Amino acid sequence: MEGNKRVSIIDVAKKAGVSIATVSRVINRNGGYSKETEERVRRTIEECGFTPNVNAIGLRTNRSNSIGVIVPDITNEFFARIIRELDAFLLSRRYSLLVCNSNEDYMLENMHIKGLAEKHVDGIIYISGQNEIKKMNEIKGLPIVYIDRAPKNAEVLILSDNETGGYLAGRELIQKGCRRILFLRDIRYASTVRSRKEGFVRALQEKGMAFSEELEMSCFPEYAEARVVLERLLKEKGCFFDGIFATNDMMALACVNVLTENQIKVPGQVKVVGFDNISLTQFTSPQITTVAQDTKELAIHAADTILKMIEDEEIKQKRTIIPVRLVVRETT
Amino acid sequence: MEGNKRVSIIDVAKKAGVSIATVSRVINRNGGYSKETEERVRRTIEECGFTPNVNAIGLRTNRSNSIGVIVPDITNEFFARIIRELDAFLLSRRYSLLVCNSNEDYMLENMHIKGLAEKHVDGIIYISGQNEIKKMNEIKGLPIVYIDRAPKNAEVLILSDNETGGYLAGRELIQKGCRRILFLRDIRYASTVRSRKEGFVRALQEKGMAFSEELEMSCFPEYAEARVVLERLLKEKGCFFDGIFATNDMMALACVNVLTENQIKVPGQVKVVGFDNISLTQFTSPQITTVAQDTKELAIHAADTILKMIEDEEIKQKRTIIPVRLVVRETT
DNA sequence: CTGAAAGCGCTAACAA
DNA sequence: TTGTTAGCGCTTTCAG
Repeated sequence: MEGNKRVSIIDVAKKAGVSIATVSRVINRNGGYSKETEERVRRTIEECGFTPNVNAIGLRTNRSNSIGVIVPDITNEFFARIIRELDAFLLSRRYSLLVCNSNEDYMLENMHIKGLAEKHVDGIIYISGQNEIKKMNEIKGLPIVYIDRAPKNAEVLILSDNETGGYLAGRELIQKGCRRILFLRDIRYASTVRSRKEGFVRALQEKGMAFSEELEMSCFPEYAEARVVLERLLKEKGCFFDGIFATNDMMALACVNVLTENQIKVPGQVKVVGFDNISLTQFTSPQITTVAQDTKELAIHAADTILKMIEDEEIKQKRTIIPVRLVVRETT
Repeated sequence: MEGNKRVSIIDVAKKAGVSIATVSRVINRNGGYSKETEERVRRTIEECGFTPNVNAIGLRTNRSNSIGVIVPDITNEFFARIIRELDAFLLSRRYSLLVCNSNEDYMLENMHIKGLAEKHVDGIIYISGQNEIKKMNEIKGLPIVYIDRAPKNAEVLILSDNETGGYLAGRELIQKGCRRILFLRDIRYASTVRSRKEGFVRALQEKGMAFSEELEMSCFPEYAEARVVLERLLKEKGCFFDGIFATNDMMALACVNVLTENQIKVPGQVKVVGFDNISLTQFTSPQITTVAQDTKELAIHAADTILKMIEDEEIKQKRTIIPVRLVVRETT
């Protein structure tokens, strides 16, 4: 804690023998200075170890060079990957990330939004969350980009091609010989899940197969819940199906494990496809066939879009769909 | 974008018919105002939807109410859990988190540190990273708390009781009948891993068992790498051991899978213990016995400590050790 | 108990 | 090409 005082633009100006305006100009590359002056100022900045005070800049310009990210659960690998990519991309643009974990909790989310507004973030990237966003006073006029889930009143949206994902999953199962495919979905039935079902049904119809209600099951999208559902189904009705499409990988894994424990061979008797391609799917045996969402692309598009909105560029593409791909492994 | 201008303390003061100083006082609960004045000001603040401008506050007070967190890989559940807890705890103290993913990359890490310094964070929580931190100019005087790994020149440190963790793992294996236990460790041999080994060896010695070099293997701590190492070992020397202690869960899982694929029964012939208690360990079959680190405690201590340092309180406990516990599941 | 006013570090309009 | 200067919104002395 010695010589605590930070060096300011004034110190630099004095030391370089110019005015603070000039220093400011070269920092911001605004032009209007000679080559020599620039050289001298830059050297001085270097020597003093000067770094601009973002609070002062923010106060003046109403900008903070930071972006808020709200995510339901950072512990979920899918979301964590998006954050990692956002972080990498935005660092290169000299932005930083204020990360907020909403825990899917409405109150927490609102507190975080307030906090972000107070912190004067330049924009918010909303990774999933509620199905309807209440536009709070605090964030009126603040650029917001939604990823993944699509709240009703969202304006700018980046999502995976869930419909095609469902289709690919269905087609894979059918091609590998399945005729009665169970559809195990997130009980909350968000727009993403609905799209996956649509694609899945399309694949069925393409082969003249009908989708029947009794083949659809739902549960809270977690390992333990999915286990319970499948165990009960097996006990009550036996193994009357030969394929399962689960709307996420944790549920798919639960199915594989329950099946195996019940001496039902995977993929011999029943084939399974998941969704998300979390790394876990490679570490199980058998490894799980799944639909991969392109988290990197999702993140980069979101970051790019929010930056454009911050610069007041017009966003012509309000809704971007990122392609998915099928990753065939050992459960099909 | 209508009526864009944010309401400031001046607006509130005018509307409440007091001076800005008074408004400031009640906001900060600094005392020196009557009950009535306070009441009136509070109501006005409410009515206007006033939120203080943190940039202005930061400029005045040299505080930002934000804390930087540097983490090697947010995609790793162990780190993600810590961030989640930090976020929850710090939100309640009106701090926000600037999250930086270092990717274990030296250059990236330094860029992030610079960014954090410019952003005027009030402190930095350093979750692991290099083994030696170069104190950069930018962060002199900035409170830093290290979690998990212990760089040489770290002053304040929060870590898990890795020694006991290793001991518990060893004892569990021995109690369940193991006599030749393989020690599979992270090849980088950080201080955490060294402690785990020490505890493990202590458990051995307690039972009069010796630790022999040929029982120690190392690799980059990932699923695929661990697989390769164990597969080769099995091919070259056969299954000459009856237990494995792996220094993280991914390696433990790799062992279980390789063993199973080679018709070696787990836990029948070989028992396995991992480290970290990531959620994956419950989703495999057999479920993996492991040593749980208390991420919540780790996070809360770190947050609490950094807050104290920010308040210039003296930190008497420079080095805090958080207890671990053994979670017995199906591989032992 | 309350108010006036200085000033934190910076940008941008205006002058020169 | 460069300098001067008025604030941005807030906290905090100092006076009253």
